[in-house]
Amino acid sequence: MTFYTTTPIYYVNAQPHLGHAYTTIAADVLARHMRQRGEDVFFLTGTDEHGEPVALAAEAEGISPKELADRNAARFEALMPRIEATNDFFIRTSDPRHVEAVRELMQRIYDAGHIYKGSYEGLYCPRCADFKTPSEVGEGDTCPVHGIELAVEKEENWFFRLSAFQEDLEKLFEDQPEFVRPVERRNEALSFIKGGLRDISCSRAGLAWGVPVPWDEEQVFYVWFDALLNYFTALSFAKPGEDLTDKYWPADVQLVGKDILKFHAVYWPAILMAAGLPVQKSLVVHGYLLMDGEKMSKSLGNVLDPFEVMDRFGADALRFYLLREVQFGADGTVSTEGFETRYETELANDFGNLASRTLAMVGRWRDGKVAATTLDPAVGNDLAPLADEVAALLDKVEPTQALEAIWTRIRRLNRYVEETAPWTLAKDEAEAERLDQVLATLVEGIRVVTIALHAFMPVSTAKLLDALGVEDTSWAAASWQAEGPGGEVGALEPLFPKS
RNA sequence: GCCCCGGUAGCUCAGUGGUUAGAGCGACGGACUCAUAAUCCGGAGUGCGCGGGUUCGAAUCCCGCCCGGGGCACCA
Repeated sequence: MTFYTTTPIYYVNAQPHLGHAYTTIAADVLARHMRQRGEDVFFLTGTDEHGEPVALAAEAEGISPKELADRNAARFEALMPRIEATNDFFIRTSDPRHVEAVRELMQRIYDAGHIYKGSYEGLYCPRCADFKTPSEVGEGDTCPVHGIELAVEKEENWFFRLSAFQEDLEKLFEDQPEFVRPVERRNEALSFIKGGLRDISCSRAGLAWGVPVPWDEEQVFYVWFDALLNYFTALSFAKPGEDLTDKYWPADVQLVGKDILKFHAVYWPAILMAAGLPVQKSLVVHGYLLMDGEKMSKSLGNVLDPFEVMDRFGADALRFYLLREVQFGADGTVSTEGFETRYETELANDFGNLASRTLAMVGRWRDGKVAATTLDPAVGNDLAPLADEVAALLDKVEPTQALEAIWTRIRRLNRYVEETAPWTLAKDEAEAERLDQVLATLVEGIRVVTIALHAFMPVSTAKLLDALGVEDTSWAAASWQAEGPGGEVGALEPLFPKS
């Protein structure tokens, strides 16, 4: 089976921040997990580079839009290895291959009769060379960028017949109740559709930084059309010499933040329908990361800096924290205090220390050898369902619940240590076999939770698995007693050191 | 104004008809010593926003209200 997942492509007019890391990390966890399960995975991310804001920013700096895009795209591309993202390709919409593919697809939609010439009327800024939406316009009908007064202008441009897809979209949402998740976002998109769809303009005149309309080279496509199509076009050129489109399209899970719901839940499926292509299988919408209950913003100075966190604690800790702390799909609060608490209590104390104490005991009393003995069913009963539970939760894109399921088991293992008190068993020769069993059970328990955690925290789990002498990180190996009993474990530095 | 989601222990949240409503964090008391002064146990702490209703029985269903957040189109 194949599994294709995407993040939004990030607009190059901004610096990479926590929000970008968040979506990408979630997608990466899915991608890594599905690879563990043996799926043929394709994971796409990239940058959105066309449009007026980039053109304006470049102009302000006295460089070309392409130069600006090159510089800023590099920052996003550099983010990926930093957060341990294993994207299979990084698409840039300024890529000529993408541009060409967009032209072909839009031509197809045009030929099918879904695009017509119309006129757009609105407040126009001649300096921006673009229309302003009511929400963008400043006081007294002024341009928020240039501060000049705006006049109502008409522009001839091309319109996409969105209204023609009203019924098909409603049917899509009815036939596939889980097309958009979580349910409140589905409702929101559906009510938007049911409210009556109007056609939208899909081209802009007077803007050069974009994909030229093939049948009207004076115009470029509205940047959202160009951007949305990336999920499809990338497949045609991501792998040199091979077109992956048929293999991976339609995408299985497209992840987006709630701010771009409408584009992905309404426009994008309609565009695909217009092009005669299958619609993506699902759209999963996450919320905002808030700090002090407010949306993060640099001006408020309340940003949890992902780079600072990673410098001090590593990418794994950031990945864990974001997915653990905030119920995926809902808005949630993040903070440096919250991070430190999770890091110390859950990563260092619960998980890291469980590994340390277990390996130390095996080292001290058994010279690192794990006996090939029967495991304790008391723990086995609790750990055995874990792999299926986690897989089912990640199928539903519920990483927060998956982590909770794993942590319940980590706590179980710590409790088991107290219940059995291996240090007491170690003092009594008659309890030698029991001690073997307890230690072997603990090692197996740790192996199972660590493989389950591998997609979330690839770096630290790899260290631990190495110390455990475990090589197979496939999902099949995440089952209780998937591997034969016995083995040898090595030493381990604290996985999550406390400062 | 209309629509959607939420309002459960000090904090963050789980729980969507049925035993004395749960978890984690925090706080208090205790146990233990293998471990990154980690871990484990215990009691305490709420009767589930408010008011009605349905039901043998509701946090869980229905109605109304209050509070918070979001959406109601061409901002990426």
